[in-house]
Amino acid sequence: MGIVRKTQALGLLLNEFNKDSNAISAIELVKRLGDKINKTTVYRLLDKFVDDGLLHFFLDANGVKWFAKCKGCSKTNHQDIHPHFQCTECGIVDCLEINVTIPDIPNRRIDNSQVLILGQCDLCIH
Amino acid sequence: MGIVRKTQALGLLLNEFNKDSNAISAIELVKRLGDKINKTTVYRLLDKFVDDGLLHFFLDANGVKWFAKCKGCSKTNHQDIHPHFQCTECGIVDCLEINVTIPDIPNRRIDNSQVLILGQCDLCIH
DNA sequence: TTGTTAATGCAACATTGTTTTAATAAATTT
DNA sequence: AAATTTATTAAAACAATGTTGCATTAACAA
Repeated sequence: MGIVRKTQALGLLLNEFNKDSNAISAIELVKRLGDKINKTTVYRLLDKFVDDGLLHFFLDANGVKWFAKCKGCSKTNHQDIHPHFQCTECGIVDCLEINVTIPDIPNRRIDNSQVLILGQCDLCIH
Repeated sequence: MGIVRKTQALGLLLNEFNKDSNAISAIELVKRLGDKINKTTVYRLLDKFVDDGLLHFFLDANGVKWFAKCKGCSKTNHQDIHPHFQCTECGIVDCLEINVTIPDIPNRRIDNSQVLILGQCDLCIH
């Protein structure tokens, strides 16, 4: 179920996504907000934001869960399929506005695909 | 460090990959071999096989670690970059022999990419 | 056959969450 | 504005998936 009441915790959590346009990991959010919001609440709010189409999530190469703002998603239509990028030097993770084409595969039905690209971001290239 | 001694546990674990051509999750291997090999040993052997270029691993959409046999990898040259497929109905996971092209991204250096495709396998399509 | 040391098993620990339940605080009604 | 309803929260306990430290065992070379 999605968000019903505008609570203080909700405001604090959303604020993190407003001041930072990159993806943020659940772990990082629990760390940042740990003294103000219980971790259980952080995880539950994140799930609700995903339900509401405000955020989407994905896993990085270490199985860590990251969240980022959706663009043009809603509660019923949750499709922002795009690759995600992680800088192996500084660790930042973000959404890429590019399209990666997945070819058809004989005898299989493709429902979804997840692309994670690893490399160095603009600030870390030398 | 890779494999040095041919132990009993090693034989048992390798056998699982010989009788099953699909990927196998670490969790599944620990379950299957739990009464014969300690889980610590299972994990350690898997790491060694990866070091030796015998197996490669990847994470599925739930962050679960899967292992599969490499084709033509060695200790020094560990490149089998291919997409992996997971059937959302029966759960099987395997390696796809197709090529997914990742376009260049301005101002970033791409080192590696991981593609996970979700759908239904040949046996589960109806 | 023996000595060396890689490999193993066990227990304890670590990380990243999830579940349960009682208390709190938004929102609504009176 | 106070009372009521119930969504939300916090806290503690639990769960899944690994990892670490260390004493013991077993490959295998001499």
